[in-house]
Amino acid sequence: MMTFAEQFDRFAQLHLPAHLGDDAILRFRSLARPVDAARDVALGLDEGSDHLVFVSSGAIKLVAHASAGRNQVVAFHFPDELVVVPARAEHSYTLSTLRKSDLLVFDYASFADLARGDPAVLRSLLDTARSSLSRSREKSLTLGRKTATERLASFLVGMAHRIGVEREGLTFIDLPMSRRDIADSLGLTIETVSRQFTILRDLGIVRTVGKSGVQLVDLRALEARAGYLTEAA
Amino acid sequence: MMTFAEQFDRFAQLHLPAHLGDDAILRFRSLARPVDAARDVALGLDEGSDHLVFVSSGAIKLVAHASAGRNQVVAFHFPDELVVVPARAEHSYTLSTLRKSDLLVFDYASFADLARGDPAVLRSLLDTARSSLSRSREKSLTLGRKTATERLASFLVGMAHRIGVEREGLTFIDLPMSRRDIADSLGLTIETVSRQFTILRDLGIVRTVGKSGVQLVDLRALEARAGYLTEAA
DNA sequence: CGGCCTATTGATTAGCCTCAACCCACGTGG
DNA sequence: CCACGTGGGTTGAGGCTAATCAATAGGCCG
Repeated sequence: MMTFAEQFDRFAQLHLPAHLGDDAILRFRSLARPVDAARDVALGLDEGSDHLVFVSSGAIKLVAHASAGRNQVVAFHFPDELVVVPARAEHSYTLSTLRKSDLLVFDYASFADLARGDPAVLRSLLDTARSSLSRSREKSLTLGRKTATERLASFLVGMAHRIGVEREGLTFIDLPMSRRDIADSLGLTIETVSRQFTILRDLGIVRTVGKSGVQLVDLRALEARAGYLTEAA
Repeated sequence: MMTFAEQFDRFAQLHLPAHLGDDAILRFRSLARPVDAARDVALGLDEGSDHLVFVSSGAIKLVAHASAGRNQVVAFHFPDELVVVPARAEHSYTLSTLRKSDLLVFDYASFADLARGDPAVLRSLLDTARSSLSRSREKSLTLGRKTATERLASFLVGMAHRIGVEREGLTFIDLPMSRRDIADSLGLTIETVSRQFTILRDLGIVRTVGKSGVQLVDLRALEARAGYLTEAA
């Protein structure tokens, strides 16, 4: 549990330019609504407008909903990251916590209006949007054209970059999301995800530790199975 | 074939703020590189840096490449739209024309640097990125969780909004892309796309006219088959 | 009118999903 | 301290959707 001051300072340090005056910072600060949510909670955001959410601690998922109860995890986000949460469109979106999290919630329109006074803030927001766009496009390729094994391999490589830690020379990942979340992110079922874990484990490429731990024994082999384009065009 | 002046004026009108001074406009103008490409041409963009591409006329596709020659169409774009084309990352991207097109190509970094002087330009860029992000997230849901029929129905509804024209009270679409492009956009094969067209045709929901024409006879029925979430959460 | 490329249709196969049972880690309470 | 219960995860058998392989039809160009 972080204090609001700690959270906002961290946010300002990462997403607001250093040169910003005290009064400008205070205005942004007044827009921030702190949300301290337990594990596995859906945030009740107003679906009528866009939001910006800063992850101070914990981990979250952004989920899109289709008919018949089908869900697609559109993005996972981790501490220090800023997320653009869209209003309801053809489909509706839900933001949920994967574990106990401290968040700062902004109304997008207000934030953007305030940012109009400083190009650097907009530039930073634009960078956030662009990196989300890149990840989303990568996900399209994964969902549209990759096999189940490739999807899990791509997922693990991505998570290794984002939340992996070095341990005894190997990368270790403590996955905050359940098999269901992984399945909903990769467009598969939990059974298929489980089977792919078994395959990678039997090949000696990864080792699983409990329910959430994954040790990447052979990162090269994992990348080779991720379906990346190897040669230059 | 549009002149450079016509193209840039159109671009400026849509994506640059009205209040911009003449000298600032000239600086943006000096960054624009006109490209007049025939049908089905891959633009040779430097893969080492990001680009912005404005579509003056024609139609284009942004394609992501995986191993084994598998392609995923990540986005289609039409006249008056601005596209963010990323540098090579885990996968490489290609921008290709669907038909004869007039384009303006900008180096992203130069453009963004110049935009630093005017928040309104950045705001406009941010809006562009956000709408691309929204469409990409919708695509993730389609690719991850929808059946073949739902994918084609969603695709047709989307195209109706973007390039459909009213004709005799019905929406008519002249699709600039081939069945292969549609398949690569929906994560299916051309045969499956073709079969889904046959199904929708036999149901009396759409009528096909030649290879590229589609008449939406029953838009409601099409939307009902698109897998949208109907009730509010 | 002829040739070519794209689209459609058909038969079979493969990969993932569905349904079902079992296992295991963890938390609880006797 | 251990028996039990619970929920997530794994494993197995069979079915179904879309892919693959193959052949035909049809629009569009010269």
